[in-house]
Amino acid sequence: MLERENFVPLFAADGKSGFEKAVTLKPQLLLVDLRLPGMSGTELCRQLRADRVQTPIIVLSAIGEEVDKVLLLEMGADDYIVKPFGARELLARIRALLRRSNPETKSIRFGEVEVDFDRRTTTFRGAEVKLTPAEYNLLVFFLHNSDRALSRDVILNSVWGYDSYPNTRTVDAHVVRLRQKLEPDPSLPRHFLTVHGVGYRFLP
Amino acid sequence: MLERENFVPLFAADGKSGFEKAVTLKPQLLLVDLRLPGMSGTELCRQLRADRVQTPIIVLSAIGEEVDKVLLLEMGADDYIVKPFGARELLARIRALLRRSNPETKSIRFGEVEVDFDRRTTTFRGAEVKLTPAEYNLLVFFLHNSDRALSRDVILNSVWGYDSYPNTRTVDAHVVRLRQKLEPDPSLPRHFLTVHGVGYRFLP
DNA sequence: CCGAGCCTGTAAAAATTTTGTAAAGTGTCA
DNA sequence: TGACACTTTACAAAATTTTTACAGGCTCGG
Repeated sequence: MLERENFVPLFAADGKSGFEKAVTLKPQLLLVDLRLPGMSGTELCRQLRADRVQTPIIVLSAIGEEVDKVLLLEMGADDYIVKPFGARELLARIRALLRRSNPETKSIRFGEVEVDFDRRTTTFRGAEVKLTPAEYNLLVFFLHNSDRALSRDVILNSVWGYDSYPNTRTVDAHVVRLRQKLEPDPSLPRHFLTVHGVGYRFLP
Repeated sequence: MLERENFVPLFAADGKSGFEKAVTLKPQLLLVDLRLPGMSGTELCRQLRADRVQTPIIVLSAIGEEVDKVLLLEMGADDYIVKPFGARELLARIRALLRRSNPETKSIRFGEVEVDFDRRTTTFRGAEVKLTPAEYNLLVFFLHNSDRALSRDVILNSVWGYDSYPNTRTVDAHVVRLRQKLEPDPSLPRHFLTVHGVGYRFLP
């Protein structure tokens, strides 16, 4: 279910391996069952926080389990949800917590461009530029992956997803349009750089 | 498909021979079908881990098969993917897992050179040097095989791959260019050394 | 120490690959 | 059906790779 929503879930079967994965793989958010083999969920939270792991945590508890909410939050959990719960509710809480803990920038600017995530608009030299959905998604992906060489395949997988199979030149076509719309001089790109033989690199 | 992407796939027809190949040939990564003749995929994972084989494992399961993800991961799998899946998705997961399990250094320096793998850039005396894909690949190969005499054939096979057949002088041409771009004095190489009658040796 | 014969350095030409980009083709939605 | 977005195609331009050619260098037997 999480995968369908474009999260990348990782699993751990017990508290100990959960602790290790949380530390080494640095996920954006943890879902912790209260009743775990080996180590209780509260104990896991406590140890993570003692280890300066700031990752937001949602605790899952079964109905009937005696839950001391105050203790839970004291131990470092950020939210909790009681089983059985629906997918929609879990998703909503995950999104809410991610939003709370990554106070997303409302907007980003680079060069003469300003991108407003809330309004989903883009301006260049003060004037609004109309971006199509694909162009906007690509731009957002670049913004989140600045200054890294990104292969066309990686871009396709991240922006288009696995269930669409455009050829890699599609990426080029969209980059061209981003350049035409957002570069001071599209023939001399300063932000959307090509990495010959690989793909592109975005420089804010 | 994997060959096209420059992997070197090996096959095993059942769990037993898979186990043996995993142990003796030490591949970088295993793709294990859940339903195998003779031994289930979970059992194979478990035995490998019990044998201290650390190789990362991706489990392939058919849709509809009852898959206990937690059990799977407990048995030692690192990721799983449900059939049918696309080539791109499998590749992405393979690459992600390889990346996770070989935590690559972000950058390396030697002499007055710094190579940034993330940005895929190279600087010499602080200034960015433009390397072509072949030059960059060759440099990376040298970095991973420092201080060893490397024959032109070995270099060709490793950097160019088996499906391209340039003559061995091609290597020389590229070494010349690396020297011109990255040596303090290209006519007196301190890093890209010639091993007469054999090939080259890279000294950081 | 000499020189033949093979090896390497290197610039430049030739061949090939990759990219930029407009335009044509395809699909979608109201 | 029309408008719009997305994808593919095609081809010129740019960039890179490979080959070539020749000048030196290295090695080793005499």
